[in-house]
Amino acid sequence: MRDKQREETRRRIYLAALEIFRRDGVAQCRIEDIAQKSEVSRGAFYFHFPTKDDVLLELLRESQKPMVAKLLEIPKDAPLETTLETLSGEMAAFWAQDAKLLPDVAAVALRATPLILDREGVVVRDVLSKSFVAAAERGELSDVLPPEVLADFYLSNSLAAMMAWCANPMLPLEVVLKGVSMLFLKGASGAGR
Amino acid sequence: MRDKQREETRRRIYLAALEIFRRDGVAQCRIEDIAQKSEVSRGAFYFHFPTKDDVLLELLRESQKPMVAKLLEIPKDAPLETTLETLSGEMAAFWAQDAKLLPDVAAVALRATPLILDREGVVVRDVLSKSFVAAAERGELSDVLPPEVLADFYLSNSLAAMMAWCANPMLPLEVVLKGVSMLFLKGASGAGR
DNA sequence: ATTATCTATAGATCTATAGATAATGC
DNA sequence: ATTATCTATAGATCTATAGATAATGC
Repeated sequence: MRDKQREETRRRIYLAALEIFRRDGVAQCRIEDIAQKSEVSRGAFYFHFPTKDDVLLELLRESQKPMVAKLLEIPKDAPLETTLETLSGEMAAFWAQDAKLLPDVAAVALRATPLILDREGVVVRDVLSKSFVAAAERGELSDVLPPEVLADFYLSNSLAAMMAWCANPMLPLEVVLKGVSMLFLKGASGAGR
Repeated sequence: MRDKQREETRRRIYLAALEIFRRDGVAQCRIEDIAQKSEVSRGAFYFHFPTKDDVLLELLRESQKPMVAKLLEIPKDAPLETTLETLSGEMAAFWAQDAKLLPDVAAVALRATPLILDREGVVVRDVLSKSFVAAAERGELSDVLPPEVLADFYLSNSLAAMMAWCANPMLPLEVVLKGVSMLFLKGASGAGR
């Protein structure tokens, strides 16, 4: 009962915060406006989210749900290319809709220590890491770097590419992400250098 | 005379800010401490630097001076690999010394619209872009993307890799950056896919 | 006289925390 | 009775700006 109430309030604050972030920008907006929109005191905001970045981390976690779902549908023995194509497509579909928040979320994601934190449930980084390990065992990847490290590089590259796209969106986001994936795959593919 | 005085004050504030940033962290530190250390009022800080990020952008510009100098020494017709090796070496030499500030500077750099802004003088992005164009003309690069875009991707990747390194510095920074460069070069090299 | 540089400070916003309320555990 | 959730608010810090000072331009 108390848990339910807490989660309800937390969710209300979360959604209100995203609206205000989109309207005023993350750095510029006032906590007071978020509190007012979600009908709680400023203190309640800080109770649920110590900083604005914690709201962005929650969005980062939410964004991964559809990606993880799609990734888990892929057969274990599919080539890595399939995995990266799928992930790029989902990532582009999600973030092209919410480009205003992308730079802030990507910046937070790049700084979060295990790249992407998990509050609960599975996270893209973990699923992708397994795909990379499997691909390495099949000889699809160069062995100059461990597959888990390559997976992290791939995610970092994608985030950096999305930030660059925000500043200068000449092509559709999906095209950019798939392009980056293909460059990466070619660079990291079997029989190292 | 007035110009000289202004630059002197600006420089004093800049150096004091970096010291305080390193001591307390960029987000956590107080402007008051920077002002006190540089013996000016808080207002003077804001006169020279509208935000803390502007100090970081100045550091970003400073960091590029030795890199640009080295890059300009390279013969125009040297293979792109030479250029990337040199840049990685210089970048690693600079940032391995100042790892505490790296995540904040990299985050600012990734968000700065033309990736890296110039207040005056030449900037790594411009020099590198020219090297990529020359390499493309020699057929060293894939033509799936314009060479200027590839140059930006390369820089973004390097920044992202440096941020990842900060979180988990298992290898020397130079090794990581050169590894990323080699992966990139292999992925982006001639006769595209 | 005008303008750039800097100080001083009012008002806005945030951070930290004491206390109220209501659910939970015993 | 204890604890989690939330409110109210004091004190800290920041942002915006009016004004002081001294260099510059005419």
